[in-house]
Amino acid sequence: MTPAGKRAPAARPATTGRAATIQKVAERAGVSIATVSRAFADPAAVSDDLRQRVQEAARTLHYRPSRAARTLRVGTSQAIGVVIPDLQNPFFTAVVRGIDSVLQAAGFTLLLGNADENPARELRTIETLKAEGIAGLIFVPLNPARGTYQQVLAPPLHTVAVDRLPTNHHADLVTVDNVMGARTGVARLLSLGHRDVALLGGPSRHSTARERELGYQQALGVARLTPRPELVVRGDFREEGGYDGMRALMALPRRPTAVFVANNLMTLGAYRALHEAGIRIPGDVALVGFDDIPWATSLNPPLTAVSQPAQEIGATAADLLLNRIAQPARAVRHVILETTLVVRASCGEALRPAAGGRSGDHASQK
Amino acid sequence: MTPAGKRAPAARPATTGRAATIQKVAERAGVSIATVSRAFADPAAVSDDLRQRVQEAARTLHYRPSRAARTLRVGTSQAIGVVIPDLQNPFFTAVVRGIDSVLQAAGFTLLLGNADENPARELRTIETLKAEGIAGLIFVPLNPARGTYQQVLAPPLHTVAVDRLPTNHHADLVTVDNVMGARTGVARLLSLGHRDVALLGGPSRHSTARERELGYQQALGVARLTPRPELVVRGDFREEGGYDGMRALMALPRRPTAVFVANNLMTLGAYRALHEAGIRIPGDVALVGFDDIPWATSLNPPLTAVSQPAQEIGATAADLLLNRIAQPARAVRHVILETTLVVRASCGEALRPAAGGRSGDHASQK
DNA sequence: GCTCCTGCTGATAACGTTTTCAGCAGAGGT
DNA sequence: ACCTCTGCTGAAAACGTTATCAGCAGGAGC
Repeated sequence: MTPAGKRAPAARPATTGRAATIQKVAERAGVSIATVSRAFADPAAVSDDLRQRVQEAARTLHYRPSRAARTLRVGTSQAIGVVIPDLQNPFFTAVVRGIDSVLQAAGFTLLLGNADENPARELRTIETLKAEGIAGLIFVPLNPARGTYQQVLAPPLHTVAVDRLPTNHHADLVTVDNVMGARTGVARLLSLGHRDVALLGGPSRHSTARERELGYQQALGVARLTPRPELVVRGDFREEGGYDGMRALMALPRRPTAVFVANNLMTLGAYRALHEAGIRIPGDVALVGFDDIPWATSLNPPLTAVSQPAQEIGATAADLLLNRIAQPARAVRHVILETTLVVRASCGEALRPAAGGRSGDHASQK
Repeated sequence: MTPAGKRAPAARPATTGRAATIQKVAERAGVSIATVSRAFADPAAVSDDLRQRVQEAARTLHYRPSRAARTLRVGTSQAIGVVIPDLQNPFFTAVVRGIDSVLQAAGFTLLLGNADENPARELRTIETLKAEGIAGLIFVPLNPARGTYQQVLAPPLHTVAVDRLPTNHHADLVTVDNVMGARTGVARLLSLGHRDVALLGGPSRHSTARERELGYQQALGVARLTPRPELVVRGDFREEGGYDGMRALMALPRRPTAVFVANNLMTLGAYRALHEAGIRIPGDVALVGFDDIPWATSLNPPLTAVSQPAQEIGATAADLLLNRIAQPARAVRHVILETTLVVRASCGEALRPAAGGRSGDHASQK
């Protein structure tokens, strides 16, 4: 009944040893705990003899150093926080997978936070991760209206932004060349003979949306085409936005013959809108999307897409972060990766055989 | 140059205060640290006056208790480990999202591990999470050939399995009624008049694959149909498996007129195979899949699917785990959720108007 | 008026690491 | 023979919590 009486040794299942501590390992190896610690952290600092005894003892006891104790002592954990806007967007999960692969190799743990497209939740999540003592943060910024990351991402915390430029926050950054990516995608449609090419763009608070729109304009410019403003529709980068946007475009008196869609979810919405309306791809409307989709080949027709190296983006971000943790003072870096145009059926063939013959050099035409 | 000489107070940016400790809060509030701790852990145990002073001090100092210190002292952290086989499978990410939502509400953190369909990596990941001091583990078991979860999931750790029955491990479990789900899916095809219904099944080491196959057989049995063994093809639950399996089925001398596909990724592969071969859905082959897909409506035609409440599955698993952490001794539970048949175009209409008229009661026919 | 509770409070010992510091042995130089 | 230096080692102090224990005031009961 006394509160101290709970220590009955027999009550504990014998097979399930309590997690071994450094103390026990030290006893078994006949050394001090300092030596055990050193044997793990800096093997060269301890003599061969003792190191082997320690390793042996650690192995038989199934010793794993307590992360919590280490974190408390050192002040920073071996965990990296990752916050993304949408756990169900295949692009972001591919990025996370890339991050995970390098973190796992480096012995780090991944703490995942899902902002769920909600700015308040994004901040709260980051706060929680900070309390967990993360060694650094990788995040895809949500960039809310009054986007002030100043306080929550203050200097002692190392951060790497991914995909988008965070507003009011200067840090390492990994993106792709969105301008060039969009430009090649649109150029492809133009080279096939299309002249009325529409853009299904994204919200301008995201650098990706702005840059892809710029790429679209540039491609038109190179082809000496004057942009028709009504052919630019901006959605929210979500499936519904793509659906609505495509319907708006199809309702136009003078319909575009091709559409460039600025992100993956919107592309899916665009497909849905076209299928519902019975509009044939690419027969009636040719389609190119930004962001490849894992099952793009299961769509009908398979999607022609500007593909981002999503996993590599994640891996690069993780490398960048680990690198900065190692040397906090190094200059801020912005790594820009290249996109690839993956040509499948949705962009169609050249419109007219005649036009197709000189499609390669349309840009030089007056 | 001396190693101890690095403590220059001026070098630290003044605006960015070091994370406030319980000590500082205690000083500012003029109380002991014990009182501060109590004010947070058990507000009723401290007088109104002091509690307010503590809260005020904590607020102005932006105090957040150190998770690491708490973990070390208490022995278990406020983090839950989650290990899934494939970070890019939308079903699993939906589950994780459900988990995340209840964990976040309960003040827990989510440590994510990606097993990447690799059993060795699954075990390693779990070990890492354990070292992190997780309060519990939610996982979708990979069930390797010699599936011995015995050691790594030993009793002091609370575990909840999701989606599949883990081999050689008894723990709380959340699944759907796979038998009934598959049965209704197949019954739908039968009710439309199909008689040669094939199954694109999964690897039998997974309970889901076995149960869905059983549901398929039951549906045939109810309809008084004798199964044709060559109409059952088993894949690996991945896209490629669905593609290969569907090609094999289509190469059959007597082709099935309908196919039930046992998981989401295989369904996508099946679509690809059919599109490539120019086989019309549902004109030539009607399709029903297990697992809805977020963009099922963007497929052509939209997919008829046995939908699992993925987010709810995750949320239930998290509830179960938190509940067990609160009372470790309670009996093991197996929660079975229901599936819903979401009818879209891929299963087609009734084959012949005549047969369609009595489609509802085919099960009662002799 | 004494004792016995009851309600709050503070001092303090853990928790399991890492890191500093000092010590000690042996090698090498004078 | 003495000092110095170098390479390993152990003792011990932190890190920021939580939980135990004792103390102290004030009210109730005799």
